[in-house]
Amino acid sequence: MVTLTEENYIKAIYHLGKYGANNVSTNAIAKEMETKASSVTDMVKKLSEKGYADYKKYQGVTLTNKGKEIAINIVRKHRLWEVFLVEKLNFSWDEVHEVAEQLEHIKSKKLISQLDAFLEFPTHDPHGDPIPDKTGKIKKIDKILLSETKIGDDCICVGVQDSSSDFLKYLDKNNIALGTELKVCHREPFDNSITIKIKTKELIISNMIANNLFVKIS
Amino acid sequence: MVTLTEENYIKAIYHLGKYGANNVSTNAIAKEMETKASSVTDMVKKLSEKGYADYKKYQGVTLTNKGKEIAINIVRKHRLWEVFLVEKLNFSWDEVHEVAEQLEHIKSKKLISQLDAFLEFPTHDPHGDPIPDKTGKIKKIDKILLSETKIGDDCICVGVQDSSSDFLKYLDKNNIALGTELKVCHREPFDNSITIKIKTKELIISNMIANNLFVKIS
DNA sequence: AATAATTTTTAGATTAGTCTAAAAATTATT
DNA sequence: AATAATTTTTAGACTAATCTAAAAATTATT
Repeated sequence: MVTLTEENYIKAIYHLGKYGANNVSTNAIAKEMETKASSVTDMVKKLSEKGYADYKKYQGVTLTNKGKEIAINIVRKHRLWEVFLVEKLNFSWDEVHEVAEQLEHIKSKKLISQLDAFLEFPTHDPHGDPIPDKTGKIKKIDKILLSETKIGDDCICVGVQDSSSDFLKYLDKNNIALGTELKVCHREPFDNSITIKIKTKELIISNMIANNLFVKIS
Repeated sequence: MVTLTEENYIKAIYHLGKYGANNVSTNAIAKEMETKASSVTDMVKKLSEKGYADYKKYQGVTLTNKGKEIAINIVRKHRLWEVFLVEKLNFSWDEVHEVAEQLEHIKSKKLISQLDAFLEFPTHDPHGDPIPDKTGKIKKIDKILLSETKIGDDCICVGVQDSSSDFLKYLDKNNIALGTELKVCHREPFDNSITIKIKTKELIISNMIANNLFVKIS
């Protein structure tokens, strides 16, 4: 049996380990989970004993295949619930996270497979992140950051890097959603702000925004 | 903050206290929750300190209004989720309970009010039990046990007393569901079994079954 | 009313998860 | 390479919830 707390640690290690193939550090986990390093040490020892992680003192942790499987399943559940909340219960994309954090821990194979079918097997969540299928396979799309585009590129908005409420509300306010088409018109050398055109309307986007918005060149 | 465990105790006290206005005994709670009496004593002390229950040593407990409010809210969530599982995710009525036991603890006002709307404000769950509204009001219907009917009564099936999987599967097998119309034809004095007619088909029902099926005289 | 049976509570221990403060190891800097 | 700074671990304590075993109170039975 995996406890709720263990699940949360496994999820944190998974997310922190996704980029950079190195081991995940104790402090990084502590920061992510808003807890103390000493608590993390205790827990990673336990995860290691239970076979969910590989851990050597002072060397950080990685997930075993068993641990990865659990992590991916939690991610799958989280993202499916987010789709449900937005598509069926009219949540906006900045409201779904904390509820999905709770729902992701519900244990029932049938629940998730039926939910998946009910939602017609979605491949991406409301923030554009891919939903792992029942076997754990994750479809990658070749997205880049808006900040990495070239002048003249025609793009389609496919995801966000940061999904904080403030950022998502900014996008809503400026009528940027997943699927929105935009053209990169100009990059200001001084501050790297970008002028984009959505339909006929021009909009200036700060570098910070452009660094958190994923697009696909179309 | 009410912990998950506290919520489960509050729910148990609520259900045990519903019939019989007396205080709920320590042992009754222990049995219901499959735990030890000593654990119950500790917890009811805590619930009492927190203002959710009234408790005097050796005298059992009752819920305060604050406790009752929490209990009713859990019941509301449990039953709404049951409707969701059956109506939207194609669960059968004997499969919903354990999943709903988990879902009932999810904390989000918006989630429940939106779910309620999505389900079009159902008044009863898949077992015929009433769903409290957002203010906690519970609509009672004048149901009686099938065992209490008179010969010749025309009834409509409106609920079950026991919702164990075995019982619900028995009903499925015999094509008895909520809304099924039936006529009471004969009562056997020896074992109190009852002959009922559904449409044109006669069926003999044991006293034990009749004691667990609620009907409304139509 | 006294004794027996049952129920309930108390006392003390245990487990999961957390914390603080100090010690140990690693990494960075001179 | 030695010292300083940082990171990580250990040791020991705390809380929530549970348990066993024994004591206390209540209820039932003679």
